[in-house]
Amino acid sequence: MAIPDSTTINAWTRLLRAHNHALATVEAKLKNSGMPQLAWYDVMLELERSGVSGIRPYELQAKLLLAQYGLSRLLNRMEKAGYLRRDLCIDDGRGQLLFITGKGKTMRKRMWEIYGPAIKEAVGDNLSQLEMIKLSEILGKLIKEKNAN
Amino acid sequence: MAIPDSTTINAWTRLLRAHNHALATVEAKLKNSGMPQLAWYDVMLELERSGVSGIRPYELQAKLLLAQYGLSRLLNRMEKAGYLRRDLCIDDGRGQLLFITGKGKTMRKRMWEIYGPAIKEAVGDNLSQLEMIKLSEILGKLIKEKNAN
DNA sequence: CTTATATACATGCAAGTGCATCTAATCAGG
DNA sequence: CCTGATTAGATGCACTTGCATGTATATAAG
Repeated sequence: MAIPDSTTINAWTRLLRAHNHALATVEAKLKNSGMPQLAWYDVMLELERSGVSGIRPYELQAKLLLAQYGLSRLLNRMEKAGYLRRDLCIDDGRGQLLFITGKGKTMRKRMWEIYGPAIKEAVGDNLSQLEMIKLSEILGKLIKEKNAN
Repeated sequence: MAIPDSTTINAWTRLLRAHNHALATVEAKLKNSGMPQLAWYDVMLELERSGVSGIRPYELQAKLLLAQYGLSRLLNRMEKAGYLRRDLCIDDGRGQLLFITGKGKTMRKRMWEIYGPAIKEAVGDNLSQLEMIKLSEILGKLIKEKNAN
């Protein structure tokens, strides 16, 4: 039944803890600034990237590894908040196209002003360039799904 | 405002993705086996470690980095499931002492039979010993709170 | 001893999430 | 075309979580 050795267990627990700690810190800073969660940022970033051609929810779902129903409702909230616009999809009557609004762009920028420094504090300030490169390299091997990203 | 450089951003996104991917895989395996979530495992492990002397919820909370109200209700569910026992605390009338039950011990073992191999698959099988050691070392620098753990 | 403050844990309520299922549109065969 | 299978997205329901606050005990200060 292939039990992991202590080196593996150690790497695993460190991964959980480091992630928890870093993420909690970053999310807390956003919240303290009265801003939405990271998931909202991720969505808005993808929407901005897809620009005028828009993006379909199912594509977003794949990119962000979200549950279908979770995304559906996240989009509801974000639309209600005025950060995105849902349009009918010409090609596919079942689908829709998503676009970021001006308000959404503004919010994403405001979030980045908090998010960026928070990342730096949580990661960049604690590691050397070499360490970060090594870290990225190793973590990359844990990501099975080969994303261009 | 100290924006992070691309190396930092890269390390950050890899950390999020690797963690997401690995954790989702592991949790999915537990769920497919009809078992509780990882949080339950963590609690039961701590309860086992604290043995006959028991452990206070607030200590558990600190160890596992859980929200106070979250833990309170998690303990409710676990107690209802028969995995732990709550006893009055002699020293402190506000508090309580937690103990794992036989049923809890059995479940923790059963979970480990899934959890262990899942960790190995998610981490151990993808990295060399040296990489895991390096990973642990680097991630350790991201964990501010100095736990003995 | 009394009063103020802090700590341990619980809980009402609103919001978010997971699961299963639904509707509607597309696609694949005939 | 028509029919069955598949895919995009929404949603009812039960459960979980977050926030604020509540209750009770402990600790500190006078």
